[in-house]
Amino acid sequence: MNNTPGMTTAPTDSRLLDVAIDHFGRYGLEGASTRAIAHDAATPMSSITYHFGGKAGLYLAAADHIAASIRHHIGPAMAHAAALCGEGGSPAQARAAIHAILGGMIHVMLTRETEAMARFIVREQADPTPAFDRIYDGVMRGTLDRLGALVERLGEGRIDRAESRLRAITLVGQVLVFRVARATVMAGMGWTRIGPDETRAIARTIAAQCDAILDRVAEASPQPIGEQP
Amino acid sequence: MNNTPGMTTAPTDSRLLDVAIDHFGRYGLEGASTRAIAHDAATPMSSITYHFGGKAGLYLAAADHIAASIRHHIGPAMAHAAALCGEGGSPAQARAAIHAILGGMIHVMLTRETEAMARFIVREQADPTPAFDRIYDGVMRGTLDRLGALVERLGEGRIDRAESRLRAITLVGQVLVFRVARATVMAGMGWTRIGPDETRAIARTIAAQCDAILDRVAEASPQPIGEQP
DNA sequence: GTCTATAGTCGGATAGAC
DNA sequence: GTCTATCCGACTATAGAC
Repeated sequence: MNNTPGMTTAPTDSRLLDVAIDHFGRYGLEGASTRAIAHDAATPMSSITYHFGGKAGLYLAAADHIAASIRHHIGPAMAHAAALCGEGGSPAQARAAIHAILGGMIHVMLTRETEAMARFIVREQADPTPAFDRIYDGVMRGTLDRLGALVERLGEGRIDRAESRLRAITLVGQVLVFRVARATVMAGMGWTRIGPDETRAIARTIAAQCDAILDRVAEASPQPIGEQP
Repeated sequence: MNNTPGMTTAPTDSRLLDVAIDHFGRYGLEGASTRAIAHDAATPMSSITYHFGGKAGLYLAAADHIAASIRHHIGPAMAHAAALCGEGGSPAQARAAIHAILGGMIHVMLTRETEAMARFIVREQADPTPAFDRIYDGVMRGTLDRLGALVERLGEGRIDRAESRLRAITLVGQVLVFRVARATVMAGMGWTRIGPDETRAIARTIAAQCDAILDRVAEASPQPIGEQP
């Protein structure tokens, strides 16, 4: 526990977690090798047994670490959204909050820091283990609940809870595609990296589409005006 | 090659490909075991060497098989889209064609038949190998080109090629999320399966959002009417 | 074409020194 | 807490019988 902060010598268990997320993300629980993980973390293999009880324990600990880390990454955006729209906010406030959350997600999905974690999560989505529940309960549930509630608020009773959540999911999908289909995006756009220019282009497009969708939700066809508080 | 169709005894190489896609999708190239693949395909391990030259050859063959299979799955929708909007179609025709393609994608993304292939592709997206190029060149490039061109047509010169493609990607993202974040969708919606009702709800939501987006693209701010053929 | 047998490497877990 | 040594099972590849 007593290490020098800012140095390359993080505590053994912390180094193991970082390397484990990368290896498990690439090769899966069964495919990853504790030998290789220990080697890259510059510690003997038996320290995995000591700190985490074994390979399976390290895997679950990695999932918890990912949940906490993502929560930390979107924390500011969620706080900003909460400040923009509380419990009984207006439709306009709800829309601003949705934009704030999606903006935070764009950042999370595009930054290199979450690349290894994304591999881990995507793998868990395709073939869920108990580790998925930890990540879902740790970050996803709260974010999705919040986003769904904001969309429902914007609908002002015209769309029900289920459809609000479905719409929240597709909104997230527009952002998610840039992380999970990164290789297709790069090839399709002819990009070699996602730098500031590319990030701006993506954010602009998503914001425009999000606005188009939310306008429709807010309008609805025969809008019964004068029903909100 | 001479097998009884409809029986459980498909040719050895065909059985190997099916099992390989499943195993490689779950465990990756390194993580999957040729022993296990051969066992599940009810053939000795050495037949992998005979038919595909080894593990790596089987992996590439699996990628080619996936590309051909997805192309086959989405073929009808692409043909339908082509019938709806040729080279110089009207904006209305382009919109109908986009809906046709996205409808085909919804089917591809929701059916169980593509589940194993999706795992394979998602893994390749997160950590691309030469197999990804085969899949991209085999299906993705053509579909994305077509969708991008249709969006550009709908924009009638108001949005450029790059933004059209970016919009095409986010449109696909709305569909893709139901495949790559399936576990989150199930948990978030409280679903236990995606049956006819759930499929309808998803298709309805995506169609609505797609319309909202495309309306905005077609309108643009100061729409110069009367320019289409 | 299909299968058995075998060679050589690498996997995770663990006991025990320091 | 950290590390070495060791066990045993599973892995890919290949030679060769049928």
